[in-house]
Amino acid sequence: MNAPVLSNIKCGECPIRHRAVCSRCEGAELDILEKIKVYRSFKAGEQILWRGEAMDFVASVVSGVATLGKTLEDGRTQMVGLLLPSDFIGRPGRERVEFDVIAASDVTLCCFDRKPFENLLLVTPHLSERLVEIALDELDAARDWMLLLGRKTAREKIATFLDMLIRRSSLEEETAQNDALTLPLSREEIANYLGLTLETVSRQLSALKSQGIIQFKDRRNFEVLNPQALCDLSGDDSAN
Amino acid sequence: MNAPVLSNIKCGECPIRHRAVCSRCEGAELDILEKIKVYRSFKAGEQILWRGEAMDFVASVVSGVATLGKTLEDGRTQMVGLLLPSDFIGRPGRERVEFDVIAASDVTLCCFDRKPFENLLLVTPHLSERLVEIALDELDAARDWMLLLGRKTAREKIATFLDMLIRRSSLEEETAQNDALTLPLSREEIANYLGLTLETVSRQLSALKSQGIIQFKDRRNFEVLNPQALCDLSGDDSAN
DNA sequence: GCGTTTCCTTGATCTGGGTCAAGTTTGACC
DNA sequence: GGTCAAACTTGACCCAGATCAAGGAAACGC
Repeated sequence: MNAPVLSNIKCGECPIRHRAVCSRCEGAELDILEKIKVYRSFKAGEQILWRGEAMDFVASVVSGVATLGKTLEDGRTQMVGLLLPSDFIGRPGRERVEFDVIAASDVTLCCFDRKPFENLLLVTPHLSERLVEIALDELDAARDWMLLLGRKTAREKIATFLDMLIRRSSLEEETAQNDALTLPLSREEIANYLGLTLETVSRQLSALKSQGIIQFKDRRNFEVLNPQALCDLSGDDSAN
Repeated sequence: MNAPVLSNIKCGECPIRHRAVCSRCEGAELDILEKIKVYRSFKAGEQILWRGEAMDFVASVVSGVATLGKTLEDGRTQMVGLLLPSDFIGRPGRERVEFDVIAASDVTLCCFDRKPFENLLLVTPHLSERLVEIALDELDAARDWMLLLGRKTAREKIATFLDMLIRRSSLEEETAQNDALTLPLSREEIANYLGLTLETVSRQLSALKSQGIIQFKDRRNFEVLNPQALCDLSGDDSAN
């Protein structure tokens, strides 16, 4: 896995500073991270990590989207996570990755060699605190996804997915945009994320379109005309 | 199963000492835990925690089986975790539980009030280290379960579940028993765990029975005649 | 521009597992 | 023991979503 090395941005100016694993670090702690970090970029479709492979680095996603996937012996695959900017790849104390990590779009990672990072964790409570938070958030997200995969209908799955995109985007950008969004994944990738086939994904999106709930600008870009309807269709408890 | 009404056992003699959150603690650390712990018992079917409820304690499962469940607004439920002896309930820094916790059998918990436990975590690396490990193990388990829920057939789900019971039991008991096992859950609970209906669970178990792979002693107790076949049917990569 | 490929849509058909509906077994309580 | 309810099994039928199949539209290289 040899990826071109981007020129590093100063941590102080990093777009993901407020949410990434380093968000609690300041001053001297940040200086150390600054010194050991290396940016790496991957082209869309490139595999970042192979399941079972030794993991020599950990990283934060700076830009782009990557997927975590698992595969059965006959080739059926299920995505078990989606990595968006500020999300973290890798686990202290874990030698190997348990899934494939693939760049869904062009991706830039802020990488730390695993060993130095683990040593730093031991003496930097601000770092380990945040990492525990991130792990627990992922666990909560994984459990919500289990409910989706085990019990939701195709319609509810798609609605939940779109609703997630809305929430995530309103978190990221302060700019109150008019609910114009981009699908970060192809139809097939969405299917693998939701436990569906790509045909069903396509049909459900078409159905939402013809119901006037969403409107496509092109294949990837769309607008949500009725966010409330999406939320209602998601099947989740109204209490958020 | 026998429902032990336990008064506090000395930590040194606790059956889950080697795997629970306290497993790395010795001497003075253990003395402190010993002082703040309280055993609580729950009858089979009793609800231990309600989703959204404030969580005033954290706990290790000493004996019995509890389930973590989520429910959609129309009542469909999905189990998102199974708590067996030595498993941990609760999260530092989390005020509320995100799911219902229900005793599937009579359950005994080793409880710690949340606040004192959180304070202890900050000054006891042995405790927080182990807790991070436990959280990451749960995350891995959740992701394996996502693959099961999203992509496996009913047959594969049941085979995976039984295979898991075999592995877990061979971990727990050194006693090389003849693959005699107990289902820790009712048919309906298994269905909620696997994202199936109770009828499908029953049919699949009957099918495995008539194929001579398993044999029932009564509703809950059975013997695995062909563990290899179960493993093959699970759909997972042969590489464990 | 024009072929080629990749991605997506839409239709027709099939099927695994859900739903509905009886029965049967078990076990708890009087 | 007898009664009753809960838990489980089995059968008949149905449907959401998978599978198979045929185009269409955007992107890419030449």
